[in-house]
Amino acid sequence: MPMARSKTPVRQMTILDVAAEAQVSKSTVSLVLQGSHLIRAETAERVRAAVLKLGYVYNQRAADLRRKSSNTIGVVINDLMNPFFAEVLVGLERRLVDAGYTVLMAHTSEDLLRQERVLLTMRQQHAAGIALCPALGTPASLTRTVQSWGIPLVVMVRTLGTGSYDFAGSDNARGVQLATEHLIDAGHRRIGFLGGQSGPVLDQRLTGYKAALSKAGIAFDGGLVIAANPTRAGGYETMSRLLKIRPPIKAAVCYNDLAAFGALSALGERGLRAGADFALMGFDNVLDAAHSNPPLSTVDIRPGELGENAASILLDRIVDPTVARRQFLASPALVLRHSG
Amino acid sequence: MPMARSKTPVRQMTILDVAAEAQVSKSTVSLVLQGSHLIRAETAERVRAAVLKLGYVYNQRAADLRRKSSNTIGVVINDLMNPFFAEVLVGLERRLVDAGYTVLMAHTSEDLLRQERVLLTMRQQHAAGIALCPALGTPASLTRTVQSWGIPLVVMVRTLGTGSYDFAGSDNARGVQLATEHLIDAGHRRIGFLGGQSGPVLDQRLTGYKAALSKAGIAFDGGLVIAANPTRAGGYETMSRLLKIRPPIKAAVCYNDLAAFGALSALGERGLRAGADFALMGFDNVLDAAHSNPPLSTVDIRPGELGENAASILLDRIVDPTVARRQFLASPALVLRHSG
DNA sequence: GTGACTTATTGGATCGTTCTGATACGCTCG
DNA sequence: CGAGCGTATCAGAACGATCCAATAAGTCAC
Repeated sequence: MPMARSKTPVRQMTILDVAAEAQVSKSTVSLVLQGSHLIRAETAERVRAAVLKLGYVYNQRAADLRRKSSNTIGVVINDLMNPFFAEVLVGLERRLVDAGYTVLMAHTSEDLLRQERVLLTMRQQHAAGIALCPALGTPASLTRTVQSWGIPLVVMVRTLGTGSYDFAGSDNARGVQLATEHLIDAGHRRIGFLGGQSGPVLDQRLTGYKAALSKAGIAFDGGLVIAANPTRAGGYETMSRLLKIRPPIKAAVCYNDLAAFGALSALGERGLRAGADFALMGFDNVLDAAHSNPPLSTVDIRPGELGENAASILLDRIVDPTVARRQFLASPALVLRHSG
Repeated sequence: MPMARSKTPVRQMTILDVAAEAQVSKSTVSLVLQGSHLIRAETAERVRAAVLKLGYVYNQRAADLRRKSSNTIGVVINDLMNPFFAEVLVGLERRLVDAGYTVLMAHTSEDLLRQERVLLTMRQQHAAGIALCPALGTPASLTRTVQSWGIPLVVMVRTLGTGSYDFAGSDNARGVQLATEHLIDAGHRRIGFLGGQSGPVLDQRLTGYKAALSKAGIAFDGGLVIAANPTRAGGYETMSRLLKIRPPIKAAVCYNDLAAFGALSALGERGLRAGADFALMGFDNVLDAAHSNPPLSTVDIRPGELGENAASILLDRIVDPTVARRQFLASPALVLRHSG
C-alpha cells in the first residue's frame, strides 16, 4: 500500500527532474534553458514541454553561484519622499528590468551608516552593478572604494569629488542661471534664493544664481539666500522668512520644486498670488509641478530620463568595464507656467 | 624566480582562505560567521581577525543555496509617482532592512504583464516573502497562486477578492465617511466625489461617501461623482467639470490627496480659494498635504506606518507560516487644515 | 574500411557555503 | 585504568546550477 513517502522532505524540483521527464541529461536541459543553438530543435522542444509540464522554476541563485555573476543591480536612494527621486528611480528601474536585471533597492534617508551597510549587503549579494545617489557627507573616496570591489558604479544627481567615475545628473548651474535670468528679464532686480542643504548640488545651483546676477550687473546679496531642507516644510519656512525682508522681495528662485511648493503654500497663506504678486521659479520639473496651485514655472531636467540614462551608463560599463568614463548631464530647459 | 602566477585567474576569496589564515577548518569559520556559541571565544577571535585582515566578504548567495533560504524580500509597487506609495515603500523598506532583509523592488505601472514577470523573477530569486500592491485588474486567484508557490505574501492597500490572505490597508469606507460627514456638519448638502479608478478601493471609498449621505438623509446624486485617474491631472480635470455644474457645488471629497492637489490647482485657476469659497477634503494625508496651497484637510491613514505594518505581518508569517491570517486596517483620522 | 571532421549529447568537476556525523582530547568516576 | 561524557573542531557530502572535455553517431573523401 505505497503511500506518498512522507519521510523524504519535499525535494526542490531541479533541472534533473526536467532531464528525467524529457529523457535527456541535465547538461542538455541547462543548454536549452540558456537558449543555446547547440541543441537540436526537436530535443529543445521536448525539454521545454517537460519544463512546462512539471512547472519547473529556474534557480537563479544556484546559476549565479556557478557562473560567478548575477543579474541584480543595487540601487541606493536617499529621499523617496521627494518626487524627483521617485521619478528618477522609476526611470532607472524600468530600463534595468527591461535589460533583464532585477533591482535591489535600498533607502538611506541621508544616513551615512545606513548607506555603508546597504553597500555591504549589495557586495555580499554579488550585485552586478550599483547605482548610487550618495547621502550628503559621503566621502569622495567612496567611488574608488566601490571600484576597488570590482563592482561597476554609477553616481547619480550628486557629484562626489573630482575623481573619475560614471555620473548622471543635471547641469545645475546652467539651469538655475536660466531661471534667474528669466526673472531678471521680467524686470526683477532683487531675487531671493530659497532652500537647499549644503552640498555639491547647492553649490552648483548657487553659482548659476550668482552668474545670472553678475551678468546683469546686479550685486550679490547674501541676505536674500536662505538655506533649508529642500522639502515643502523648508520651502514654507524660507518663504515666510523671505517675506519679512523690507523693502519687500517680489521674486525668488527655489532650490527645487519641492521647496517651491512649500513657498507657494506660504505665499497663499498671506493672500499673495504667485505669478501676479510674486514671481517664483522651481527646479526639476517633477510631474506635480504642472498641477500645483498655481502651476509652477520651473527648470525641466527630466527626472525620469535622468534615471534611464544612469541605467544605460551602468549597463554599458557592466558589459565592458574598460569603457571610458561617462558623464550624463541633463541640459535644463525653462518651462513657464503661472508662478513666474 | 617565482612571480605571481598570472595564469591562475584571481580566485574569489572564500572561507577557505580565512580558515588557512586563522589555522582552523572551514567549518569552524562558518560557525564563527554564524555567531555560533560552539566555538571557543579565543578561536572565534582569531577567525574574526583573519576575516578583517584579508578583507573577506561573505557570499550570501552561496549560503542561500546551501541553506535553501534567502534574506531577500520582493516588493511590488505600481505607482511610485504617487507619494502615498512612496511613503508606504519607505516604511516597508525601513522595517525590512532593520530585520536583516534586503529588498528586491519592482515597479509595475499598473501593468499586469509586468507584474507577472516580476513575480516570476522573485520566485527564481527565491525571495523569502513578497509584499504586493496588486495592479488594477489583478485576478483574485493570485493570492492562492503565490501561496501555492510556498512564498509568504502580504497584499497591500488594495484587497484582492474575499479569499484568505494577509493584508495591510486602510479602512476606506470609514475614512471617507468621516470626511463626508465633516462637510455635512459644516452645512453642505450637495457634495461632490472626485477621482478614482474603478477597483476595490474606489468601491470602499464610495460606500463611505454614500453612508454619510444617507445617514444625513441626503439623496445620492450620481451626477456629483466623477471618476478619473487618481492623479493631479485627474483631480484637475474632474474639478474643472464639477465646477460647471449648476447650481454650483461648494464642497467635495476627493479619492485621494493627489487628486485633491489637482483640484486645488483647478480651483485656484478660477480664483476660487479652497476653504473660503469651496470646501475640499483629501484622503491619505501624504506629507505634501501639510504644505499645499492651501494646506489640505484630509483623512490621515499614516502611509508610512501602513508600510511598516505590512512588513511586520510578512515577517511574522515568514518565521511561522502557519500563523493565522492577519489583517491590518489603518483606522482613519480626520486632520483639518485649511481646505475644508 | 579507415581516418578526419561535424554535430548532438553527456558525465563529472566545480562555484562557496552549510550541516551532519565523526573524531580527538580532556576530565570524572568507579 | 578504562568506560563514559562533554567540549571543540573537522572532513566531506550536500545545495542546483554551469561548462569543459569526452563520447557517440553520422558524413565524407579516398
